[in-house]
Amino acid sequence: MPQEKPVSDPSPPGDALFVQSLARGMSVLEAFQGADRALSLTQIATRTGLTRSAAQRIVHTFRKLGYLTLAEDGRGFRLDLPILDLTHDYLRMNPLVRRASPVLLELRRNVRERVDLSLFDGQRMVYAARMQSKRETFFATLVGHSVPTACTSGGWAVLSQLPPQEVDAILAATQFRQFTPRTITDPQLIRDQIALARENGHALALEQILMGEIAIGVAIPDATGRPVAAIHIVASLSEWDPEAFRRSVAPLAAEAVRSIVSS
Amino acid sequence: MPQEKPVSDPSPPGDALFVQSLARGMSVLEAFQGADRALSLTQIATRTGLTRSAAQRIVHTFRKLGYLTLAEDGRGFRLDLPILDLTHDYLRMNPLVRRASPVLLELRRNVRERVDLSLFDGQRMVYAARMQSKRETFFATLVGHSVPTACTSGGWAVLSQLPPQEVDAILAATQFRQFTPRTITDPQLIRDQIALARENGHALALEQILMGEIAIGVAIPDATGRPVAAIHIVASLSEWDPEAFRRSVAPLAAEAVRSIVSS
DNA sequence: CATATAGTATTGCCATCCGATACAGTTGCA
DNA sequence: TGCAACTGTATCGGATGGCAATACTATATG
Repeated sequence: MPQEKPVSDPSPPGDALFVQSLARGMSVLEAFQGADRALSLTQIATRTGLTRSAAQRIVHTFRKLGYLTLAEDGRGFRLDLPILDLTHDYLRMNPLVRRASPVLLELRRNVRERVDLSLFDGQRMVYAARMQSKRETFFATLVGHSVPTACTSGGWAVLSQLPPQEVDAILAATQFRQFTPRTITDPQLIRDQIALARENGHALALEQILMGEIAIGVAIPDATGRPVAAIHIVASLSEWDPEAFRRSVAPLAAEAVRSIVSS
Repeated sequence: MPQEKPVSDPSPPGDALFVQSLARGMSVLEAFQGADRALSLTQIATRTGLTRSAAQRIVHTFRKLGYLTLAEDGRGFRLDLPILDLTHDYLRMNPLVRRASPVLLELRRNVRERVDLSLFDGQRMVYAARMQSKRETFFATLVGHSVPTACTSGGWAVLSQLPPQEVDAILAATQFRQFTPRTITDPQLIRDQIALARENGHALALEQILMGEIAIGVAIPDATGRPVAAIHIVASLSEWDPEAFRRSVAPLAAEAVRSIVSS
Protein backbone atom coordinates (compact mmCIF):
# COMPACT_ATOMS: atom_id res chain seq x y z
CA MET A 1 0.00 0.00 0.00
CA PRO A 2 1.62 3.20 -1.12
CA GLN A 3 1.94 5.85 1.51
CA GLU A 4 0.08 9.11 1.26
CA LYS A 5 2.03 11.59 -0.79
CA PRO A 6 2.39 15.17 0.36
CA VAL A 7 4.02 16.07 -2.92
CA SER A 8 2.69 18.34 -5.62
CA ASP A 9 4.21 16.48 -8.52
CA PRO A 10 1.72 14.48 -10.46
CA SER A 11 3.03 10.94 -10.11
CA PRO A 12 -0.05 9.01 -11.05
CA PRO A 13 -0.26 5.60 -9.49
CA GLY A 14 0.07 2.89 -12.05
CA ASP A 15 1.88 4.91 -14.67
CA ALA A 16 4.73 2.60 -15.36
CA LEU A 17 6.41 4.99 -17.78
CA PHE A 18 6.49 7.93 -15.46
CA VAL A 19 9.99 8.82 -14.27
CA GLN A 20 9.50 10.19 -10.81
CA SER A 21 13.00 11.56 -10.39
CA LEU A 22 12.61 13.60 -13.50
CA ALA A 23 9.31 15.10 -12.43
CA ARG A 24 10.78 15.94 -9.10
CA GLY A 25 13.70 17.57 -10.82
CA MET A 26 11.48 19.75 -12.95
CA SER A 27 9.42 20.69 -9.93
CA VAL A 28 12.61 22.10 -8.46
CA LEU A 29 13.12 24.30 -11.49
CA GLU A 30 9.50 25.37 -11.28
CA ALA A 31 9.99 26.26 -7.65
CA PHE A 32 11.74 29.39 -8.83
CA GLN A 33 8.52 30.78 -10.25
CA GLY A 34 7.71 33.88 -8.33
CA ALA A 35 10.85 33.68 -6.25
CA ASP A 36 12.44 37.08 -5.88
CA ARG A 37 15.80 35.91 -4.64
CA ALA A 38 17.94 32.78 -4.58
CA LEU A 39 16.33 29.78 -2.92
CA SER A 40 17.94 27.70 -0.21
CA LEU A 41 17.67 23.95 -0.10
CA THR A 42 15.13 24.17 2.66
CA GLN A 43 13.03 26.63 0.72
CA ILE A 44 13.18 24.45 -2.35
CA ALA A 45 12.18 21.44 -0.31
CA THR A 46 9.26 23.34 1.18
CA ARG A 47 8.04 24.71 -2.12
CA THR A 48 8.21 21.39 -3.89
CA GLY A 49 7.13 19.14 -1.05
CA LEU A 50 10.32 17.13 -1.39
CA THR A 51 12.54 16.10 1.47
CA ARG A 52 15.64 18.12 1.98
CA SER A 53 17.66 15.13 0.86
CA ALA A 54 15.81 14.90 -2.40
CA ALA A 55 16.21 18.61 -2.99
CA GLN A 56 19.89 18.29 -2.25
CA ARG A 57 20.41 15.48 -4.74
CA ILE A 58 18.47 17.24 -7.45
CA VAL A 59 20.17 20.57 -6.91
CA HIS A 60 23.50 18.83 -6.90
CA THR A 61 22.68 17.21 -10.23
CA PHE A 62 21.45 20.43 -11.79
CA ARG A 63 24.61 22.17 -10.70
CA LYS A 64 26.75 19.55 -12.37
CA LEU A 65 24.69 20.05 -15.50
CA GLY A 66 24.93 23.83 -15.23
CA TYR A 67 21.26 24.64 -14.87
CA LEU A 68 21.56 25.84 -11.30
CA THR A 69 24.27 27.82 -9.63
CA LEU A 70 25.16 28.81 -6.14
CA ALA A 71 24.25 32.45 -5.64
CA GLU A 72 27.06 35.00 -5.44
CA ASP A 73 26.99 35.14 -1.65
CA GLY A 74 26.99 31.39 -1.31
CA ARG A 75 23.53 31.25 0.14
CA GLY A 76 20.87 29.78 -2.02
CA PHE A 77 20.68 28.77 -5.66
CA ARG A 78 19.58 30.41 -8.86
CA LEU A 79 18.70 29.29 -12.36
CA ASP A 80 21.65 29.59 -14.69
CA LEU A 81 22.41 30.26 -18.29
CA PRO A 82 21.79 26.90 -19.98
CA ILE A 83 18.11 27.54 -19.38
CA LEU A 84 18.30 30.08 -22.20
CA ASP A 85 19.48 27.42 -24.58
CA LEU A 86 16.25 25.56 -24.08
CA THR A 87 14.32 28.75 -24.73
CA HIS A 88 16.14 29.36 -27.90
CA ASP A 89 15.54 25.84 -29.10
CA TYR A 90 11.89 26.12 -28.29
CA LEU A 91 11.38 29.40 -30.10
CA ARG A 92 13.46 28.34 -33.04
CA MET A 93 11.53 25.13 -33.57
CA ASN A 94 8.09 26.49 -32.88
CA PRO A 95 6.46 26.56 -36.31
CA LEU A 96 4.20 29.43 -35.39
CA VAL A 97 6.98 31.64 -34.10
CA ARG A 98 9.00 30.79 -37.17
CA ARG A 99 6.30 31.79 -39.56
CA ALA A 100 5.16 34.80 -37.58
CA SER A 101 8.50 36.51 -36.99
CA PRO A 102 9.11 37.98 -40.42
CA VAL A 103 5.48 38.99 -40.71
CA LEU A 104 5.53 40.75 -37.36
CA LEU A 105 8.67 42.56 -38.38
CA GLU A 106 7.05 43.79 -41.53
CA LEU A 107 3.98 44.76 -39.57
CA ARG A 108 5.98 46.80 -37.13
CA ARG A 109 7.72 48.53 -39.97
CA ASN A 110 4.33 49.63 -41.25
CA VAL A 111 2.55 50.62 -38.08
CA ARG A 112 5.62 51.94 -36.27
CA GLU A 113 4.28 50.74 -32.95
CA ARG A 114 5.16 47.81 -30.76
CA VAL A 115 4.11 44.40 -32.02
CA ASP A 116 3.94 41.32 -29.84
CA LEU A 117 3.30 37.66 -30.38
CA SER A 118 1.72 35.86 -27.48
CA LEU A 119 0.83 32.20 -27.19
CA PHE A 120 -2.47 31.01 -25.82
CA ASP A 121 -2.06 28.80 -22.77
CA GLY A 122 -5.44 28.53 -21.12
CA GLN A 123 -5.74 31.25 -18.56
CA ARG A 124 -2.56 32.90 -19.70
CA MET A 125 -1.17 34.52 -22.77
CA VAL A 126 2.59 34.02 -22.82
CA TYR A 127 4.77 36.47 -24.69
CA ALA A 128 7.04 34.75 -27.15
CA ALA A 129 8.34 37.56 -29.31
CA ARG A 130 8.31 41.29 -29.28
CA MET A 131 9.10 43.82 -31.94
CA GLN A 132 9.70 47.01 -30.08
CA SER A 133 8.94 50.58 -30.96
CA LYS A 134 10.71 53.72 -29.86
CA ARG A 135 10.00 54.14 -26.19
CA GLU A 136 9.54 51.09 -24.13
CA THR A 137 8.48 50.02 -20.73
CA PHE A 138 10.74 47.54 -19.27
CA PHE A 139 10.01 44.36 -17.44
CA ALA A 140 7.26 43.17 -19.66
CA THR A 141 10.01 42.99 -22.25
CA LEU A 142 11.03 39.61 -21.00
CA VAL A 143 10.27 36.55 -23.01
CA GLY A 144 8.14 34.16 -21.06
CA HIS A 145 6.24 36.91 -19.34
CA SER A 146 2.55 36.18 -19.17
CA VAL A 147 -0.69 38.02 -18.49
CA PRO A 148 -4.17 36.67 -17.87
CA THR A 149 -5.99 35.81 -21.07
CA ALA A 150 -9.02 37.61 -19.71
CA CYS A 151 -7.22 40.93 -19.35
CA THR A 152 -5.59 41.45 -22.68
CA SER A 153 -6.61 42.30 -26.22
CA GLY A 154 -4.99 39.21 -27.67
CA GLY A 155 -6.69 37.07 -25.05
CA TRP A 156 -10.09 38.52 -25.90
CA ALA A 157 -9.43 37.85 -29.56
CA VAL A 158 -8.53 34.25 -28.78
CA LEU A 159 -11.54 33.77 -26.56
CA SER A 160 -13.81 35.16 -29.25
CA GLN A 161 -12.89 32.15 -31.37
CA LEU A 162 -13.55 29.55 -28.71
CA PRO A 163 -16.83 27.82 -27.88
CA PRO A 164 -18.69 29.50 -24.99
CA GLN A 165 -18.17 26.65 -22.57
CA GLU A 166 -14.42 26.87 -22.94
CA VAL A 167 -14.60 30.60 -22.40
CA ASP A 168 -16.64 30.02 -19.27
CA ALA A 169 -14.13 27.52 -17.97
CA ILE A 170 -11.27 29.92 -18.48
CA LEU A 171 -13.05 32.88 -16.97
CA ALA A 172 -14.12 30.78 -14.01
CA ALA A 173 -10.56 29.68 -13.35
CA THR A 174 -9.02 33.11 -13.77
CA GLN A 175 -7.62 34.92 -10.79
CA PHE A 176 -8.61 38.45 -11.62
CA ARG A 177 -6.29 41.23 -10.75
CA GLN A 178 -6.80 44.96 -10.99
CA PHE A 179 -3.79 45.98 -13.03
CA THR A 180 -5.17 49.47 -13.55
CA PRO A 181 -8.32 51.26 -12.40
CA ARG A 182 -9.80 50.42 -15.77
CA THR A 183 -9.01 46.71 -15.80
CA ILE A 184 -12.21 44.82 -16.41
CA THR A 185 -12.69 42.06 -13.88
CA ASP A 186 -16.40 41.41 -14.21
CA PRO A 187 -16.78 38.21 -16.26
CA GLN A 188 -19.98 39.49 -17.83
CA LEU A 189 -18.33 42.65 -19.07
CA ILE A 190 -15.48 40.58 -20.39
CA ARG A 191 -17.96 38.45 -22.30
CA ASP A 192 -19.22 41.66 -23.87
CA GLN A 193 -15.74 42.51 -25.02
CA ILE A 194 -15.34 39.02 -26.40
CA ALA A 195 -18.61 39.29 -28.29
CA LEU A 196 -17.46 42.60 -29.71
CA ALA A 197 -14.19 41.04 -30.74
CA ARG A 198 -16.06 38.24 -32.49
CA GLU A 199 -18.02 40.80 -34.48
CA ASN A 200 -15.02 42.91 -35.40
CA GLY A 201 -12.47 40.19 -35.97
CA HIS A 202 -10.20 41.92 -33.50
CA ALA A 203 -10.24 43.11 -29.91
CA LEU A 204 -9.54 46.60 -28.64
CA ALA A 205 -8.26 46.98 -25.09
CA LEU A 206 -7.95 50.30 -23.29
CA GLU A 207 -5.62 50.60 -20.33
CA GLN A 208 -6.21 47.02 -19.20
CA ILE A 209 -2.64 46.31 -18.15
CA LEU A 210 -0.99 49.73 -18.11
CA MET A 211 -2.47 53.20 -17.93
CA GLY A 212 -2.12 55.15 -21.15
CA GLU A 213 -1.88 52.01 -23.21
CA ILE A 214 -4.12 50.99 -26.06
CA ALA A 215 -3.87 47.60 -27.72
CA ILE A 216 -5.39 45.78 -30.63
CA GLY A 217 -5.36 41.99 -30.62
CA VAL A 218 -6.04 39.54 -33.41
CA ALA A 219 -6.19 35.79 -32.88
CA ILE A 220 -4.07 33.39 -34.90
CA PRO A 221 -5.75 30.07 -35.64
CA ASP A 222 -4.01 26.79 -36.28
CA ALA A 223 -4.76 24.57 -39.26
CA THR A 224 -7.99 23.36 -37.65
CA GLY A 225 -9.23 26.87 -36.98
CA ARG A 226 -8.61 26.76 -33.27
CA PRO A 227 -6.95 29.92 -31.91
CA VAL A 228 -3.50 29.24 -30.55
CA ALA A 229 -1.88 32.65 -30.34
CA ALA A 230 -2.43 36.33 -30.94
CA ILE A 231 -0.84 39.38 -32.41
CA HIS A 232 -0.90 42.50 -30.28
CA ILE A 233 -0.24 45.99 -31.47
CA VAL A 234 0.35 48.33 -28.61
CA ALA A 235 0.49 52.11 -28.61
CA SER A 236 0.02 55.13 -26.42
CA LEU A 237 -3.26 56.89 -25.83
CA SER A 238 -1.38 60.16 -25.83
CA GLU A 239 -0.70 59.67 -29.51
CA TRP A 240 -3.78 57.90 -30.71
CA ASP A 241 -7.49 58.32 -30.63
CA PRO A 242 -8.89 54.82 -30.01
CA GLU A 243 -11.15 54.82 -33.04
CA ALA A 244 -8.45 56.17 -35.31
CA PHE A 245 -6.07 53.53 -33.98
CA ARG A 246 -8.57 50.83 -34.68
CA ARG A 247 -9.30 52.03 -38.18
CA SER A 248 -5.72 52.37 -39.25
CA VAL A 249 -4.17 49.40 -37.47
CA ALA A 250 -6.77 46.65 -37.32
CA PRO A 251 -6.77 45.95 -41.07
CA LEU A 252 -3.00 45.64 -41.09
CA ALA A 253 -3.05 43.27 -38.14
CA ALA A 254 -5.73 41.17 -39.76
CA GLU A 255 -3.74 40.95 -42.93
CA ALA A 256 -0.65 39.96 -41.00
CA VAL A 257 -2.57 37.10 -39.46
CA ARG A 258 -3.78 35.97 -42.86
CA SER A 259 -0.24 36.06 -44.07
CA ILE A 260 0.95 33.95 -41.15
CA VAL A 261 -1.80 31.40 -41.49
CA SER A 262 -1.37 30.91 -45.19
CA SER A 263 2.39 30.59 -45.15
CA MET B 1 24.45 22.54 -41.94
CA PRO B 2 23.19 20.66 -38.93
CA GLN B 3 25.98 18.89 -37.17
CA GLU B 4 25.72 15.98 -34.85
CA LYS B 5 26.10 17.39 -31.39
CA PRO B 6 27.16 15.09 -28.63
CA VAL B 7 24.87 15.66 -25.72
CA SER B 8 26.34 15.44 -22.31
CA ASP B 9 25.33 12.68 -19.99
CA PRO B 10 28.08 12.74 -17.46
CA SER B 11 27.48 9.84 -15.16
CA PRO B 12 30.47 10.21 -12.89
CA PRO B 13 31.39 7.10 -11.02
CA GLY B 14 31.17 7.46 -7.32
CA ASP B 15 28.98 10.53 -7.19
CA ALA B 16 26.37 9.36 -4.77
CA LEU B 17 24.32 12.53 -5.06
CA PHE B 18 24.01 12.45 -8.80
CA VAL B 19 20.53 11.62 -10.01
CA GLN B 20 21.07 9.79 -13.22
CA SER B 21 17.45 9.88 -14.36
CA LEU B 22 17.41 13.61 -14.09
CA ALA B 23 20.58 14.06 -16.10
CA ARG B 24 19.21 11.76 -18.73
CA GLY B 25 16.03 13.76 -18.79
CA MET B 26 17.87 17.02 -19.32
CA SER B 27 19.97 15.43 -22.02
CA VAL B 28 16.74 14.76 -23.86
CA LEU B 29 15.83 18.43 -23.73
CA GLU B 30 19.32 19.30 -24.90
CA ALA B 31 18.95 16.91 -27.78
CA PHE B 32 16.80 19.54 -29.45
CA GLN B 33 19.77 21.83 -29.87
CA GLY B 34 20.33 22.26 -33.54
CA ALA B 35 17.36 20.14 -34.46
CA ASP B 36 15.47 21.69 -37.32
CA ARG B 37 12.30 19.68 -36.94
CA ALA B 38 10.53 17.51 -34.42
CA LEU B 39 12.56 14.59 -33.14
CA SER B 40 11.35 11.03 -33.08
CA LEU B 41 12.04 8.71 -30.19
CA THR B 42 14.69 6.95 -32.17
CA GLN B 43 16.40 10.21 -33.04
CA ILE B 44 16.30 11.28 -29.43
CA ALA B 45 17.74 7.97 -28.36
CA THR B 46 20.51 8.28 -30.92
CA ARG B 47 21.38 11.85 -30.04
CA THR B 48 21.46 11.21 -26.33
CA GLY B 49 22.95 7.76 -26.37
CA LEU B 50 20.00 6.44 -24.41
CA THR B 51 18.10 3.32 -25.24
CA ARG B 52 14.80 3.78 -26.96
CA SER B 53 13.08 2.64 -23.81
CA ALA B 54 14.74 5.28 -21.73
CA ALA B 55 13.90 7.94 -24.28
CA GLN B 56 10.33 6.75 -24.26
CA ARG B 57 9.98 6.94 -20.51
CA ILE B 58 11.55 10.37 -20.34
CA VAL B 59 9.53 11.77 -23.22
CA HIS B 60 6.41 10.33 -21.66
CA THR B 61 7.21 12.07 -18.41
CA PHE B 62 7.98 15.40 -20.05
CA ARG B 63 4.72 15.21 -21.95
CA LYS B 64 2.79 14.72 -18.74
CA LEU B 65 4.60 17.72 -17.34
CA GLY B 66 3.95 19.78 -20.45
CA TYR B 67 7.53 20.38 -21.52
CA LEU B 68 7.31 18.25 -24.61
CA THR B 69 4.49 17.80 -27.05
CA LEU B 70 3.72 15.53 -29.92
CA ALA B 71 4.22 17.44 -33.15
CA GLU B 72 1.15 18.47 -35.11
CA ASP B 73 1.43 15.61 -37.55
CA GLY B 74 1.89 13.04 -34.83
CA ARG B 75 5.44 12.26 -35.80
CA GLY B 76 8.11 13.38 -33.44
CA PHE B 77 8.20 15.64 -30.44
CA ARG B 78 8.91 19.27 -29.81
CA LEU B 79 9.69 21.46 -26.85
CA ASP B 80 6.59 23.15 -25.51
CA LEU B 81 5.56 26.32 -23.82
CA PRO B 82 6.45 25.72 -20.17
CA ILE B 83 10.06 26.06 -21.23
CA LEU B 84 9.44 29.78 -21.54
CA ASP B 85 8.42 29.98 -17.91
CA LEU B 86 11.87 28.83 -16.92
CA THR B 87 13.38 31.46 -19.17
CA HIS B 88 11.34 34.16 -17.64
CA ASP B 89 12.26 33.08 -14.13
CA TYR B 90 15.90 33.00 -15.06
CA LEU B 91 15.93 36.45 -16.61
CA ARG B 92 13.84 37.94 -13.86
CA MET B 93 16.08 36.66 -11.11
CA ASN B 94 19.36 37.30 -12.83
CA PRO B 95 20.79 40.28 -10.94
CA LEU B 96 22.74 41.51 -13.92
CA VAL B 97 19.80 41.45 -16.29
CA ARG B 98 17.71 43.17 -13.67
CA ARG B 99 20.11 46.02 -13.21
CA ALA B 100 21.01 46.32 -16.87
CA SER B 101 17.54 46.43 -18.41
CA PRO B 102 16.57 50.00 -17.53
CA VAL B 103 20.02 51.26 -18.40
CA LEU B 104 19.97 49.59 -21.79
CA LEU B 105 16.60 51.08 -22.45
CA GLU B 106 17.86 54.52 -21.69
CA LEU B 107 20.90 53.87 -23.80
CA ARG B 108 18.86 52.86 -26.77
CA ARG B 109 16.76 55.96 -26.40
CA ASN B 110 19.90 58.03 -26.70
CA VAL B 111 21.73 56.26 -29.49
CA ARG B 112 18.64 55.18 -31.44
CA GLU B 113 20.32 52.00 -32.51
CA ARG B 114 19.94 48.44 -31.42
CA VAL B 115 21.29 47.60 -27.99
CA ASP B 116 21.95 44.06 -26.81
CA LEU B 117 22.97 42.45 -23.58
CA SER B 118 24.92 39.25 -23.93
CA LEU B 119 26.25 36.98 -21.23
CA PHE B 120 29.73 35.56 -21.27
CA ASP B 121 29.77 31.78 -21.30
CA GLY B 122 33.23 30.67 -22.25
CA GLN B 123 33.39 30.24 -25.97
CA ARG B 124 29.95 31.75 -26.43
CA MET B 125 28.21 35.01 -25.83
CA VAL B 126 24.54 34.32 -25.18
CA TYR B 127 21.99 37.01 -25.92
CA ALA B 128 19.79 37.73 -22.94
CA ALA B 129 18.06 40.96 -23.85
CA ARG B 130 17.64 43.09 -26.88
CA MET B 131 16.39 46.60 -27.32
CA GLN B 132 15.54 46.86 -30.95
CA SER B 133 15.82 49.72 -33.37
CA LYS B 134 13.90 50.39 -36.54
CA ARG B 135 14.76 47.72 -39.01
CA GLU B 136 15.65 44.36 -37.77
CA THR B 137 16.90 41.07 -38.97
CA PHE B 138 15.02 38.21 -37.64
CA PHE B 139 16.45 35.05 -36.25
CA ALA B 140 19.10 36.61 -34.14
CA THR B 141 16.21 38.27 -32.35
CA LEU B 142 15.66 35.20 -30.29
CA VAL B 143 16.63 35.12 -26.67
CA GLY B 144 19.11 32.39 -26.02
CA HIS B 145 20.81 32.82 -29.36
CA SER B 146 24.56 32.68 -29.09
CA VAL B 147 27.60 33.58 -31.15
CA PRO B 148 31.24 32.69 -30.63
CA THR B 149 32.95 34.96 -28.15
CA ALA B 150 35.84 35.28 -30.56
CA CYS B 151 33.70 36.73 -33.34
CA THR B 152 31.80 39.51 -31.70
CA SER B 153 32.51 42.96 -30.36
CA GLY B 154 31.16 42.13 -26.91
CA GLY B 155 33.25 38.99 -26.83
CA TRP B 156 36.40 40.91 -27.69
CA ALA B 157 35.61 43.38 -24.95
CA VAL B 158 35.18 40.56 -22.48
CA LEU B 159 38.37 38.84 -23.58
CA SER B 160 40.29 42.09 -23.22
CA GLN B 161 39.58 41.93 -19.50
CA LEU B 162 40.71 38.33 -19.03
CA PRO B 163 44.22 37.03 -18.33
CA PRO B 164 46.05 35.90 -21.49
CA GLN B 165 46.01 32.25 -20.61
CA GLU B 166 42.24 32.24 -20.35
CA VAL B 167 42.02 34.01 -23.68
CA ASP B 168 44.31 31.40 -25.17
CA ALA B 169 42.18 28.60 -23.79
CA ILE B 170 39.03 30.07 -25.26
CA LEU B 171 40.56 30.79 -28.62
CA ALA B 172 42.02 27.32 -28.73
CA ALA B 173 38.67 25.74 -28.05
CA THR B 174 36.72 27.89 -30.48
CA GLN B 175 35.31 26.36 -33.62
CA PHE B 176 35.84 29.21 -36.00
CA ARG B 177 33.28 29.86 -38.62
CA GLN B 178 33.32 32.28 -41.50
CA PHE B 179 30.09 34.19 -40.95
CA THR B 180 31.03 36.80 -43.53
CA PRO B 181 34.01 37.27 -45.83
CA ARG B 182 35.36 39.68 -43.25
CA THR B 183 35.01 37.44 -40.20
CA ILE B 184 38.38 37.20 -38.51
CA THR B 185 39.32 33.61 -37.82
CA ASP B 186 43.05 33.93 -37.32
CA PRO B 187 43.69 33.76 -33.56
CA GLN B 188 46.59 36.13 -33.84
CA LEU B 189 44.53 38.81 -35.55
CA ILE B 190 41.86 38.33 -32.94
CA ARG B 191 44.45 38.90 -30.25
CA ASP B 192 45.22 42.19 -31.96
CA GLN B 193 41.60 43.20 -31.75
CA ILE B 194 41.54 42.22 -28.11
CA ALA B 195 44.62 44.30 -27.40
CA LEU B 196 43.00 47.22 -29.16
CA ALA B 197 39.88 46.76 -27.08
CA ARG B 198 41.96 46.76 -23.93
CA GLU B 199 43.47 50.08 -24.91
CA ASN B 200 40.22 51.70 -25.87
CA GLY B 201 37.96 50.27 -23.22
CA HIS B 202 35.67 49.03 -25.95
CA ALA B 203 35.78 46.84 -29.03
CA LEU B 204 34.76 47.76 -32.54
CA ALA B 205 33.66 44.98 -34.89
CA LEU B 206 33.10 45.43 -38.58
CA GLU B 207 30.93 42.93 -40.45
CA GLN B 208 31.99 40.02 -38.29
CA ILE B 209 28.60 38.35 -38.13
CA LEU B 210 26.58 40.12 -40.80
CA MET B 211 27.64 42.18 -43.79
CA GLY B 212 26.89 45.85 -43.41
CA GLU B 213 26.88 45.64 -39.65
CA ILE B 214 29.02 47.60 -37.28
CA ALA B 215 29.07 46.94 -33.57
CA ILE B 216 30.61 48.38 -30.46
CA GLY B 217 31.04 46.17 -27.43
CA VAL B 218 31.82 47.05 -23.84
CA ALA B 219 32.43 44.46 -21.14
CA ILE B 220 30.50 44.43 -17.90
CA PRO B 221 32.50 43.28 -14.89
CA ASP B 222 31.11 41.67 -11.78
CA ALA B 223 31.93 42.85 -8.28
CA THR B 224 35.36 41.24 -8.43
CA GLY B 225 36.23 42.89 -11.72
CA ARG B 226 35.86 39.79 -13.80
CA PRO B 227 33.92 40.34 -17.04
CA VAL B 228 30.67 38.44 -17.11
CA ALA B 229 28.68 40.09 -19.87
CA ALA B 230 28.76 42.78 -22.51
CA ILE B 231 26.73 45.54 -24.01
CA HIS B 232 26.57 45.68 -27.78
CA ILE B 233 25.42 48.57 -29.84
CA VAL B 234 24.75 47.57 -33.39
CA ALA B 235 24.18 49.76 -36.41
CA SER B 236 24.42 49.82 -40.16
CA LEU B 237 27.51 50.76 -42.12
CA SER B 238 25.26 52.43 -44.63
CA GLU B 239 24.41 55.03 -42.04
CA TRP B 240 27.61 55.34 -40.08
CA ASP B 241 31.24 55.94 -40.68
CA PRO B 242 33.08 53.57 -38.33
CA GLU B 243 35.12 56.27 -36.64
CA ALA B 244 32.14 58.57 -36.23
CA PHE B 245 30.19 55.69 -34.77
CA ARG B 246 32.92 54.96 -32.32
CA ARG B 247 33.30 58.57 -31.25
CA SER B 248 29.64 59.20 -30.69
CA VAL B 249 28.56 55.86 -29.27
CA ALA B 250 31.47 54.45 -27.29
CA PRO B 251 31.32 57.03 -24.52
CA LEU B 252 27.62 56.44 -24.02
CA ALA B 253 28.13 52.70 -23.87
CA ALA B 254 30.92 53.07 -21.37
CA GLU B 255 28.79 55.27 -19.19
CA ALA B 256 25.95 52.77 -19.37
CA VAL B 257 28.29 50.09 -18.09
CA ARG B 258 29.42 52.30 -15.24
CA SER B 259 25.81 52.91 -14.39
CA ILE B 260 25.05 49.19 -14.36
CA VAL B 261 28.06 48.31 -12.27
CA SER B 262 27.47 50.94 -9.64
CA SER B 263 23.77 50.26 -9.20
C1' DC C 1 1.78 -6.57 -49.85
C1' DA C 2 6.31 -6.34 -47.56
C1' DT C 3 9.19 -3.46 -44.92
C1' DA C 4 10.41 0.27 -42.11
C1' DT C 5 9.17 3.48 -39.68
C1' DA C 6 6.17 5.89 -36.13
C1' DG C 7 4.27 5.91 -30.96
C1' DT C 8 2.62 2.72 -27.21
C1' DA C 9 2.46 -1.01 -23.76
C1' DT C 10 4.17 -4.85 -20.51
C1' DT C 11 7.32 -7.25 -17.46
C1' DG C 12 10.90 -9.25 -14.24
C1' DC C 13 15.32 -8.01 -12.46
C1' DC C 14 18.38 -5.35 -9.75
C1' DA C 15 20.82 -0.91 -9.84
C1' DT C 16 19.64 3.50 -8.47
C1' DC C 17 17.48 6.43 -6.02
C1' DC C 18 15.58 7.05 -1.38
C1' DG C 19 15.48 9.72 3.15
C1' DA C 20 17.29 9.65 7.95
C1' DT C 21 21.01 11.26 10.00
C1' DA C 22 25.42 13.40 10.86
C1' DC C 23 28.91 17.12 9.79
C1' DA C 24 30.91 21.72 8.98
C1' DG C 25 30.49 26.32 8.58
C1' DT C 26 27.79 31.21 9.25
C1' DT C 27 24.64 34.15 11.09
C1' DG C 28 22.30 36.18 14.83
C1' DC C 29 20.05 36.66 19.09
C1' DA C 30 20.48 36.37 24.19
C1' DT D 1 30.22 33.97 24.60
C1' DG D 2 27.38 30.13 23.54
C1' DC D 3 23.27 28.29 21.95
C1' DA D 4 19.99 27.95 18.16
C1' DA D 5 18.84 28.08 13.63
C1' DC D 6 20.32 28.48 9.67
C1' DT D 7 23.51 27.57 5.52
C1' DG D 8 25.64 23.72 2.12
C1' DT D 9 27.79 18.95 2.29
C1' DA D 10 28.50 14.00 3.14
C1' DT D 11 27.37 8.93 4.24
C1' DC D 12 24.85 4.56 3.99
C1' DG D 13 21.75 0.36 4.06
C1' DG D 14 17.43 -0.92 2.20
C1' DA D 15 13.65 -1.36 -1.26
C1' DT D 16 11.47 1.46 -4.48
C1' DG D 17 11.40 2.83 -8.96
C1' DG D 18 13.84 2.96 -13.04
C1' DC D 19 16.05 -0.33 -16.29
C1' DA D 20 16.21 -2.59 -21.15
C1' DA D 21 14.24 -6.12 -23.94
C1' DT D 22 10.53 -7.20 -26.42
C1' DA D 23 5.95 -7.23 -28.35
C1' DC D 24 2.18 -4.39 -30.12
C1' DT D 25 -0.72 -1.27 -33.40
C1' DA D 26 -0.81 2.14 -36.87
C1' DT D 27 0.79 4.70 -40.62
C1' DA D 28 3.76 5.61 -44.45
C1' DT D 29 6.62 4.14 -48.56
C1' DG D 30 8.24 1.30 -51.99
